[in-house]
Amino acid sequence: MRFEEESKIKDVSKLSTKKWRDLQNYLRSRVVVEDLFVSSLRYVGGIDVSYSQVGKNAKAFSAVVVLDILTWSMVDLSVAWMESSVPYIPGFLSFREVPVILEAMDKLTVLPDIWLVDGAGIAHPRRVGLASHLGVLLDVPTIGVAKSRLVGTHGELGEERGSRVPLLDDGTQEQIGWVLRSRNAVKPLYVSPGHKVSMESAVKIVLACCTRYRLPEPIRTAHNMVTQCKNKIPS
DNA sequence: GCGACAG
DNA sequence: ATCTTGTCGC
Repeated sequence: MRFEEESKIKDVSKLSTKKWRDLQNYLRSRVVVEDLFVSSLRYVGGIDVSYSQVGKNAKAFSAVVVLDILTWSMVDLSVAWMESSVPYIPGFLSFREVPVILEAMDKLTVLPDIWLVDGAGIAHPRRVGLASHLGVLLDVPTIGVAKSRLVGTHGELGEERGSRVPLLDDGTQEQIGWVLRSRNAVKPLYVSPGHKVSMESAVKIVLACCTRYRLPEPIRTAHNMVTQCKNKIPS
């Protein structure tokens, strides 16, 4: 039964936004915001997607990497690419990016203890951003790390690295994530639990992965790899 | 109707 | 995300 649900969810690129919304509401009920990843955290994954052109029939590229948190060395890497005609619609990004991400993940040999995903976790209109969608689909711990805000409001944020303020639901005022200053005087990151991680752990893990740059190392590495792949493959 | 809007 | 040059600031 669960296999049927998954196979249904993995091939939804041509459905209507109405169906997409239904699937998100189903996925939403399965998201867990609790620490269910290994306490001896050591391998952190990074995921990023890039496109060869704007508009319809573009080619989508993805890179998934696994880094050793002790040295930040890359212990595994996998890339994938495919034609994609799924447009970007705010609130439905996962239906555009999940297919090519899954293809790359299939070829990975070392699985990380937790994944950092370029996009939102539960800081989403229906609490299922790309990170949460992937987490539930694969039943793995994930954290959403967005470079800009999708939803939510927040107070003023300090300028120093490590400063953070809660990101609140526009209506209910429930906390749906954090606005985090990952480096001094840089634009903040919008961090939110994806799946199987708590609000507190999510922000601590992301900050721990932000060493020299604004973006956490696993996502930077994934971004570098997907760019390299894209420039190497004919499009 | 108007504005907002991850990547 | 992508299209693009130089330029301001820590």
